Amino acid sequence: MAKKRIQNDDPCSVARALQEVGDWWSLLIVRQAMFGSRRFSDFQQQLGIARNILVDRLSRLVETEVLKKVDVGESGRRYEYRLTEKGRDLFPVLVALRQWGDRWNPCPGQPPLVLRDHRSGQPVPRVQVLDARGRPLELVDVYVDEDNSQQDAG
Amino acid sequence: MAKKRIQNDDPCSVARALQEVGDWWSLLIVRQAMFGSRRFSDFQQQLGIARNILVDRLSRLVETEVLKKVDVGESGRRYEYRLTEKGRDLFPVLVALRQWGDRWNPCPGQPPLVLRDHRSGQPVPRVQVLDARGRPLELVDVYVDEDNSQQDAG
DNA sequence: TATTTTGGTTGCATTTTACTACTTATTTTG
DNA sequence: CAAAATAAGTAGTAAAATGCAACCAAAATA
Repeated sequence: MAKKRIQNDDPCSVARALQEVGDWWSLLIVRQAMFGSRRFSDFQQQLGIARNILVDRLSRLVETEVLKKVDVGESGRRYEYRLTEKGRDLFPVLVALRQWGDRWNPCPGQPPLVLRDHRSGQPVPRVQVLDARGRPLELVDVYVDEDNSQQDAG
Repeated sequence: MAKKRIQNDDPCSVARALQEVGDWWSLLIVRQAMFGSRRFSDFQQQLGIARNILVDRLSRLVETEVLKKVDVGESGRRYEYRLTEKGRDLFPVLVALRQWGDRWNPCPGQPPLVLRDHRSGQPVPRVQVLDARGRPLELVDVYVDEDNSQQDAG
């Protein structure tokens, strides 16, 4: 019995998130979609993924509404897979992951692909967890509020 | 031939990051470690993961220096798996993932576990990608600088 | 000393993944 | 318009990952 995908009722949202995009390929597909890929064959060639696996991943991403399958082409049979808002909302996750990869596993040969913003042309700074006033938070600064009651600022 | 873990030279740092933590269990183990789990049996019970798989994942996370295996206990055979700096640095990734899960896959029954910071007691705001001046960036605002030359701000 | 806990290991059944070849419908080209 | 090429899958098979349960030895505990 491989993979426990079944537990969609895990109380932890990290687990539920990983259920949808927690396998090796899904986030790479989303990344590729963010880079502009839309067609089945684009994904297939750029990722070097097996076709049957790609079919499975794409349809699962469509099911979970990370992507939507759009029928382009005059009489059916040309499709595009486009990011939904839910899919685009993975942007901070992927940027954070990219930065982590760049920091801790730089590619031996070449310099990392730098993400820049169009307005300023400057590199995108590291994604941080900030508090309500914009101050950086580390792991030790936070806790999980189990009972989740409303609280005033201290 | 399952899983293409082999390509550690993928030029994309997202792919390299996913090689280390891109499977279903690894990020959950890191999450659990962030919640305070340290012992083999803690992880095993809390995650409900098979023991042989846990052995494999833990040793791989140790290899990639996301965790370190510390010998506690007087004469060997009591161990703790603790986050390294590299592991703790996954904090933004996990927070972003958690928030994504909360937003798009709220758990039907109960309210989400809220992350708060010790100082203010307030919920941790959503993780965002910001530009150098602290303005939020969306997916459409950024591009990948392939040739990666130095540039002035525009 | 006897028992329990910890941190595994081993064997086997099931599920995923990968690779390759094949298929059908739709464009594109000649 | 016919032929070739492309797009988007299917299908079959082999290899690998996963899950489960049973087993094991060292250390801690009673």
